[in-house]
Amino acid sequence: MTLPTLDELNLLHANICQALGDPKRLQILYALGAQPRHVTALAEALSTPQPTISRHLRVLRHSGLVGSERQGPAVVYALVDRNIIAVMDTMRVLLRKLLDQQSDVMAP
Amino acid sequence: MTLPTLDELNLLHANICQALGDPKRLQILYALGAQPRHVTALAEALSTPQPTISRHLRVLRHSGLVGSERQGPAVVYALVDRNIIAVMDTMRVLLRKLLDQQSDVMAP
DNA sequence: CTCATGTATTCGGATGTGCGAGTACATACA
DNA sequence: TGTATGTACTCGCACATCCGAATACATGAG
Repeated sequence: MTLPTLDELNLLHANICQALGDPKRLQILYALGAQPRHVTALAEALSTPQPTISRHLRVLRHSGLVGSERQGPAVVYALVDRNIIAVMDTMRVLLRKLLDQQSDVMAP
Repeated sequence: MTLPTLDELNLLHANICQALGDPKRLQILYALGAQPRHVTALAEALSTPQPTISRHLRVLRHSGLVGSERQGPAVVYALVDRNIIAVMDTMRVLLRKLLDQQSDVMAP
């Protein structure tokens, strides 16, 4: 495997961002950040049909953000690197600032 | 303007991530991080048609990541909050780690 | 083998996104 | 006002994504 070019890195970077670009997937990541879970547990926790969760997990798996391990009949998913939670939290802080700035403009 | 609910915050968060989820928009953000530019300058710097740049800028504007200011006949775009670059850099570091882990699995 | 549980996939339809080409709109200046 | 420059939009098409519903596949227990 050769080193990725800058363009390839850019593409991979965009893929990860795209994987983060869905509210349900953000919820899934935060849920997995709290503790690894199997698919049905996630489906119940997020009140979402199991096939939907499964599809979102596939996206997250392909982006490399989560990994899976079979435990008996169940498949347990977990974050590959917990730092993704820190990144997401940082974005949320930034988001709050952006919202504040926008309402400042609105306010007077 | 009322405070956003958790779901709304999640949605806004996902919108920002989605705005980041395109290679060309990442390039634009990095370019604007280096220095504010007007549309045509961006189009030339990224070797991309001007309408394409304009459309991507609209996405970034709606997500609140960039702002625009008219300067004579040109419209200069700039990052609203430079911290977005730090977030992107952090994600790139994380991406490198993920790639390393994957090649570890590949290499015997 | 058979059944129950858990997970992944397929199907169909609605929606969204990206691009090139062309064009309309806006500003500055003569 | 007319022209040049710079920006944003529309149209048409290809492609991706999302979902619910139904279904196929995999594993473990009896």
